[in-house]
Amino acid sequence: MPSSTVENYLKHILLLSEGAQDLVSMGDLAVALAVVPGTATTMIKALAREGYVAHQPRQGVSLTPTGRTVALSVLRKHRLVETFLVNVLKMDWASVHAEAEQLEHSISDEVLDRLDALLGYPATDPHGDPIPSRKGKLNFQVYASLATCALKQPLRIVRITEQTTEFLQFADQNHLLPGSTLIVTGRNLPAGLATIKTTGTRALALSITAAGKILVEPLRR
Amino acid sequence: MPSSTVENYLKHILLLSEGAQDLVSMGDLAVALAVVPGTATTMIKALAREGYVAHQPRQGVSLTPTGRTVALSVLRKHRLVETFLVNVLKMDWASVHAEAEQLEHSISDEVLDRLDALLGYPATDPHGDPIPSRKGKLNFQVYASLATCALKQPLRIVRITEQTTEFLQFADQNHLLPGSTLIVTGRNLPAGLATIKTTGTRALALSITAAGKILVEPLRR
DNA sequence: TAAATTATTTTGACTACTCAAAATAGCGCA
DNA sequence: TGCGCTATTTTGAGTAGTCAAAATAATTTA
Ligand SMILES: [Mn+2]
Ligand SMILES: [Mn+2]
Ligand SMILES: [Mn+2]
Ligand SMILES: [Mn+2]
Repeated sequence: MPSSTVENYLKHILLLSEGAQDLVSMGDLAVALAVVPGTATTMIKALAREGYVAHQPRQGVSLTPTGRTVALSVLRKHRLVETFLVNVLKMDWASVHAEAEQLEHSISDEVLDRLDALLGYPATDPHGDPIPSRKGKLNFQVYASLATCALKQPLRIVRITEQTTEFLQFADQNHLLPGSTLIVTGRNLPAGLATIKTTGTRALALSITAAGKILVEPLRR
Repeated sequence: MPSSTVENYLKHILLLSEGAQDLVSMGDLAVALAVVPGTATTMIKALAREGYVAHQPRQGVSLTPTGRTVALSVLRKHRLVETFLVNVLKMDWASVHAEAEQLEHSISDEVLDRLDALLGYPATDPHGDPIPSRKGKLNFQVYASLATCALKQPLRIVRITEQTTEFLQFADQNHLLPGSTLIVTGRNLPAGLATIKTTGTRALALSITAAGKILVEPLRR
């Protein structure tokens, strides 16, 4: 069985390669795991020897099928646990990430299946992040963000791609939750600002960077 | 924060000193933790240096107030988690011990409080083991067992003091659960046997050793 | 094309935990 | 009083994971 350290390495390689290039740099990985770069290099060489990753020296690292399976299982646990904490225990959605970061390593598949059933087999966690299926299928969908979508169009928030407590609290306070509807009233690229309006007639300014973390889909019908 | 290894050492010292002498031997501790005796000695010396235990060389080890606080908190997590797994997730009571053994180290106090509320602040876990209070009070009660109680008296099972899957499955199959009522019809000490009868008119023979693991109280009124 | 900057890897060292096997202490018993 | 058994402790060694700092490779800049 992989240790929780190994599980964290594999999960973060998966997250960092999501959507982007499939070679993850040692630098990015080290930042994500809060270790120095030399530690990441050493660890990746060990993981390569054990068959979890492929290492292109000086280029980056990618998951093998085995490593990907482990990573998806950990991610599934993480997101189902977050959903449980919010939906059943009514915890603050901004604080559940840290809890899940621990619990993802000590929950058995048996417990996870029962949790899944209790929650009604959810497709996404409270932040809109897709939950990998038991078979390891990750429903990766490309959405526009508030930084890239069309202006003056009714939108629905589908996902917040940032786990920090501060950002999630900010989003919560301004009713920027998955399911909320809004329009982007304008953008000022030189100033790096986007202005939006939630259905409750609230106007709000956001940096383009922050806007890029809020994913939306056009509101049909 | 103590590591999960440290938490396990402290918890097992608490369990081994329950009721019995307050000096736990290295041998007993090593068996409980599945390590060789030398490892236990080394570890205990480290725990003593950190103020969790008092070590009387060649005599045994006992918890300091600090160590006891940690141990009680871990035990509380263990037993509340077991209760959650059985009462909410409907898991088999014989298999939850192993799960709780892991989860007890990764559940935060915040989550635990909410679990406690969800469960209705239970006083005991599914095996009848008392759950330490949040303040760290462990309701230790001395009960008779099927090996020591009076014969031909109506009894109620209050606790099963053994965590192995096999024993718990056996108890389950024979309706020997906390809350069940029965009488001890006889004992044959030389043969090492006790015979009992459950209210469903079931007769059953048990070794005295096994009988000693089932704690009972006289059925009042 | 050479120098400078940046990212990665290597080296040496440290902590936490563990085991195997040898040394020692504390008995009970003759 | 001394012998032998048993439990405990010590010693030496190994694994997993980490950091600081030096070495190296790759890329950018001049
Ligand atoms: Mn984690
Ligand atoms: Mn999430
Ligand atoms: Mn444990
Ligand atoms: Mn129990």
